[in-house]
Amino acid sequence: MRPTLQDMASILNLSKSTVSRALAGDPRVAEATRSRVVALAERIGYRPNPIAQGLATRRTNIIGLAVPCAPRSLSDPFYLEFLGAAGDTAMRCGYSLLLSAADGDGADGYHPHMELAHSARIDGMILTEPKIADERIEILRKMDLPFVFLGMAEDPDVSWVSGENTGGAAEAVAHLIDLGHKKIACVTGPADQTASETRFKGYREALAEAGIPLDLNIVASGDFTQIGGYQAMKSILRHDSNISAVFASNDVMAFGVMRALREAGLVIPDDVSVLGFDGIPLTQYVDPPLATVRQPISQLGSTIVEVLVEQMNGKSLCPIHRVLNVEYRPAGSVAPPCRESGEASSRAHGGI
Amino acid sequence: MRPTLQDMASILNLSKSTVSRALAGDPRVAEATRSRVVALAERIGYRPNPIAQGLATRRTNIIGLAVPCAPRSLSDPFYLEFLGAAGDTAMRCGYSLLLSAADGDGADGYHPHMELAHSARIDGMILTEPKIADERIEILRKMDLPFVFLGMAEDPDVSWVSGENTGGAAEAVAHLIDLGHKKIACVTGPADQTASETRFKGYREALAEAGIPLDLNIVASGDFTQIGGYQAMKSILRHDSNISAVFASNDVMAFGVMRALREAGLVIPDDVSVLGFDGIPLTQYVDPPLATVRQPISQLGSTIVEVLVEQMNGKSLCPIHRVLNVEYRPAGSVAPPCRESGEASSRAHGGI
DNA sequence: ACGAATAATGCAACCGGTTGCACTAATTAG
DNA sequence: CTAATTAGTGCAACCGGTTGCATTATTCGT
Repeated sequence: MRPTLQDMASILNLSKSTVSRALAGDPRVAEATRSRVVALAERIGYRPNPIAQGLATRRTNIIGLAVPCAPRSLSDPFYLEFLGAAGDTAMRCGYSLLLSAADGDGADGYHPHMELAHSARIDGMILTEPKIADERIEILRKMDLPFVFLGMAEDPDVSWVSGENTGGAAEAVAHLIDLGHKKIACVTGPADQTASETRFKGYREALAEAGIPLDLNIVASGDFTQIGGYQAMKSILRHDSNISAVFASNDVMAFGVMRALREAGLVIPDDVSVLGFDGIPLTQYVDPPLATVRQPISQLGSTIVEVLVEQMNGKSLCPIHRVLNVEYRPAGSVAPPCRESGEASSRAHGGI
Repeated sequence: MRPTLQDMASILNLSKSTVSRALAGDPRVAEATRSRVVALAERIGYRPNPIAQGLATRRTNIIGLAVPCAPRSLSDPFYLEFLGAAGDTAMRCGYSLLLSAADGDGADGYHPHMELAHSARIDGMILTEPKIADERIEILRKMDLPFVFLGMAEDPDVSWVSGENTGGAAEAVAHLIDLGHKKIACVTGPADQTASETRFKGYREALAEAGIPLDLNIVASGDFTQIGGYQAMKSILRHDSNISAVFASNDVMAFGVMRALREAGLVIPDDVSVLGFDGIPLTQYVDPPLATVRQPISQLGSTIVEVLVEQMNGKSLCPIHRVLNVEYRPAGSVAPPCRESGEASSRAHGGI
């Protein structure tokens, strides 16, 4: 049986309280006593039971992490890297990550992640994929559990950490325009997520800046998965195959886009340039390497934990918003439009 | 304040014990009483405090998950998918996943994951990347915490779940041989991991079967990361660029291998065929698509949780070993050797 | 030298559940 | 009709810590 505080107390002829205080570094216990306690703890390998501590202090030192729901789920490398960094930082701050992986996207009013929130097992929560009008906010607020979103939330009173979506997207799309592209398709994320909206906004701004009218025929929405990107691209090609570039709202969808283009007989970047968003490591390994807007993924993970910890400790009353810089990274998947748009080659494969 | 058991008891003029039993479905409480209790719980939104339950029952309904340590960390999509499935199944079994992300690989005798194990916060543990002589086994056994490895462990008394590494690798490499390849390089994982060993064994078996002698000059070990695969391939090419195929022990390293080959001016699969292992989704999206041995990743995740749950409940005394079938999946990255091995093209770039 | 301030420790009540055992009332057997 | 069951509930002791307050032993000021 693992030793308890009481065991220690008995051995040392002290009371539980004194032992507890000695271990906690309470200045009221004599230095001599403390060292005896610490020495014994060391010797018999005493470690406080976090469950008991949790019950007494009402703090668990656990952070809940709501991972994205299906279909995106955890299949996006972006989240792995994010999760790794978050876990690392959490540990450094003395917390562990408890994850809530669950099906159901709350469309039915039932939010699986809220189960975790209600459990009284966590001190705070990290949420991903904020929706435009996210019902979870109200629920969380009611039980005053500190929480932080990964991605911008509309409600000004909630804390969040996000990459510079709009600016990053605008910069990248502007680069396409500078190269001479005029007909740039866009594969967005689900309409109800703020990340989709903000990146799409960057796309629109860049077009507007250049005086190019927005053409909704070459805009389609995916679900941030490869399949989703693939299907969205297919659908765009069905309407109008005369495009010279595509901006996908995340890298994973861009991979799907590349596949769809190839199946249509188009060569990247000769016929069509492709641009992603996120900067996951694999963008450098596909052929051609995918131009993308690199988010500081690990830093997003660390920062979000730090912000949450701040909220939990400081009882910081005001919400914290942190925007991290992103960096446009050109690569082989982007090139100037060669022929007068893809007309020729698209016609060559028109029979498909 | 959230309602407690005592609150419920006071309202209903019952004792805590009766309320507790009613909620737990103890047959000793009268049906009428039970429904009153349940109705009230429903009405005021009572939910038992899992921390208190944990203290009383010594069960937390939490499974610890030791994610791979740096450098591999969580950057491998394989783990994301695995994690998603494990989390899902855990939830279905009434458990949550607590993850231990930590640096340090135990080389210094300090195993970060064991911190979690010692914490008394978890009922069981899932471990990844078993080492050939894994010190963690002894530690875990001492505190008799149920645990299961993802990947074969040598000790016959520990439970594990794994894909059919040796057979899968052998089948895939045999396919290369059937196509006419004779000089097949191998990029293995870290030497101290069983997964590396078992896959490498499959490679050796296939060679032996075909009467091809093992040439250690074209074998190098990586660390299961892209960079690692890239460097390993570089180093092989420095020794001997006259190979016609490469087997990488996982897909992520295979991506690094592909990059190294390209930088050496070699075309895949014309000059060199490349073969991976794991079957992560991205293999289908790179160009050319990567031939690989598909592991049932999600199923590995579910199965490992199920096995662990079994161990935790049934107190199943005997260890459980489960091997899941893998499936060789040919793809564009593999083709018959065209020219008499890559001699020509390698010479063309000999100056590098 | 004596009362007051200070230092060190102990007592006991929590935190919110679970559970063995005792207890009362109602039912059944003989 | 009484004794033995059985059904339904309550008491109180846990689980292993934390913490406000009381208590005792020291040291200090004057």
